[in-house]
This record gives sequence, C-alpha cells and structure tokens, in this order.
Amino acid sequence: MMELTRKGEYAIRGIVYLAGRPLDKVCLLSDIAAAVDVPPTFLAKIFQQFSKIGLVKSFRGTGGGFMLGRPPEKITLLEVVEAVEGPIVPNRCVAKIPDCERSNSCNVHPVWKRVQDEVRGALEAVTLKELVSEE
Amino acid sequence: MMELTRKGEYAIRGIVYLAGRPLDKVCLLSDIAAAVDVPPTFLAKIFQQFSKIGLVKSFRGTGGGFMLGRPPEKITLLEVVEAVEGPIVPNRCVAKIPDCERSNSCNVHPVWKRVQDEVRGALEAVTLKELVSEE
DNA sequence: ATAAAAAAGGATATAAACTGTCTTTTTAGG
DNA sequence: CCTAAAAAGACAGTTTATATCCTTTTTTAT
Ligand code: SF4
Ligand code: SF4
Repeated sequence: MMELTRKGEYAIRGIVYLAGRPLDKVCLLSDIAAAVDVPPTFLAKIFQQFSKIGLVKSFRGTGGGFMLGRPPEKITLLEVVEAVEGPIVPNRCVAKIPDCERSNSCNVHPVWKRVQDEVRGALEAVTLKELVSEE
Repeated sequence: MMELTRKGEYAIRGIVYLAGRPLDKVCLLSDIAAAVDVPPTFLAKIFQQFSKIGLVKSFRGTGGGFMLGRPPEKITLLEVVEAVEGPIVPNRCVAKIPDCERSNSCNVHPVWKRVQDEVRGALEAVTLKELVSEE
C-alpha cells in the first residue's frame, strides 16, 4: 500500500541529478537518463510534465536540453512527487473533491486527513538542495 | 499516489462495524456487508484474511458468522490495513527486502523511511474502539 | 535554405493490479 | 440427512502502470 510508482521514483532521480549539475548549463535528457538509469523515453514524458509546471526549463533544437526552473532550495520533494503522481491522497475522502457520503460522521476520516498532512509535511520539508549528494 | 484501495476501505468499514456490535454474538457476513455497503463476496475474501491472522474469529455452518478476535481496544488500524494491503511501503527501498542498490548513498532514502514511520505511527495510534461511533 | 539536433506530442502495446463474481468444498446444527 | 454459513479456488472485466515507437515542432549550425 501507498507505494510510489516507478514514474515517481524516476522523476525524483532525474530532477535530483539535474539539481546536482551546473545550474547555468543545459543538460541533455539522454545524459540524465543514462546517469540515473531510467528508460530515456519514459524520462522524457516525466520531464515534459515538469516543464509544463515550470519545475524545469526546456530548450529545443541543437544545444538544447533541460535546466532547473528554480534554484534547488526552492523546489520541494512534494512538488516533484505531486507533479507526476498527482496529489497525495491516502483515501478518497481526503481528495479535493471528496468521494464519500459518510465523511461527515466517519471516525476514520480524520485519521486519513492526519496521514495526508504528515506525508505532505515530510515531503515538503525536503528540498532538492538537501538531496544532491554533496562531497 | 498512496491511495488506499477499495479492499482496504472495505476492510476497515467491515471490521469497525463488527467492533460496534455486541462482542459476544456472532455476526453474519451478509449483514455486515449490507450494513457497510460492500459487495458481500468481496467482503468475504477480506474477512477470510482477517480470520487467518486472528483479527476475527469465524464460525461455519448454521448459526455461524464472525466475531472480533480481540477486544476492540487491542486492534489497531495499522493491523487492519496491513492485513489486507500488506506492509506500508512508500517506496521499495524501505521494504523488508529492500530493492535498490543505491539505498546506501541515497539522500532520498531516509525521507521515505520517515514517511513510512509517520504513516505507521498514525495508524498504529488508533484502535477500533476509538473508531466505532459512540452515541 | 538546408540539414541536424533535440524536445513535444500522440498512438500503441504489454503486463500487472484492482475489483469483483461464480462455483465447489468444508463445517456445524437441527 | 438437510440446511446454513464460511473457506477456497478459479475466473473475468476494468483500470493503471510501464514502457516504446513514430511523427511533429522548434532551434541551431552549416
Ligand atoms: S474513511 Fe470514512 S469518510 Fe473516508 S472513505 Fe472511508 S467511510 Fe468514507
Ligand atoms: S529513494 Fe534512493 S534508495 Fe530509495 S529507491 Fe529511490 S534511489 Fe533507491
């Protein structure tokens, strides 16, 4: 239960790698994919999603590639995960559009709300800066 | 991401309902299913899993049915969820048999460990006793 | 202009997981 | 023996996950 998908895992690996590269240079998708051991075509889809919400900037054509959209300390793990996995929703009664008519009287509901808050909090507390391996 | 399945949701509803019934009487599966609005055949599978690990006691034949295996205050939500969904594993590097060769040097790994602990903690802190609607 | 590089977008394919149903078997009571 | 009820196993439809392939668009270099 509650398992991150490959897509989410790949997304993190990819953007963390990018955050560890010189921030003023573009990075080839194929290089990132090779470095973090992810199928390039799959990673392409992921970075397209990143690009749409500005997490990364993309440049097409010769000399193109990807750059981080913001400084690493301004990007949280929560953003990265939600970019590709959607919102953190441990049960559908805590989704934005809740889907359970029992939620008013249900004693379990607040537990899921709590779980949601804690997970979001844990992921939001971590930025890409802290995730790049410093040595 | 991290969504409880129907099975998990049904499991909770079912056993919470059972915990709210007279504890010394057996309860028909069909009655539970009707009360919590779950497909009876599906709930049957769930209660079979409960029965195997002693969360509920089952009685076959005429006059049979289900009873709670332990007092409601001795059954945590975590047990119920893990009984049907398996262990809480937000990423496969925090599973019992970890499945990532990077986990030694990975900075993301401890985050998932933390998430796992917090979710488990939140679910373990709640027992069936607190979940039955008292009125 | 043209050719090449690189990302964007779309269609497709396979496998796995989820959500159930159906049938048969076992157990217990009357 | 007959009936009630759970256990067990097989099966099927749907959805999600995990990719891959191909074409298009954009940009740069020659
Ligand atoms: S936990 Fe309660 S409110 Fe949430 S889906 Fe289940 S029944 Fe509905
Ligand atoms: S978070 Fe790190 S250790 Fe965990 S699966 Fe991803 S790379 Fe491996």
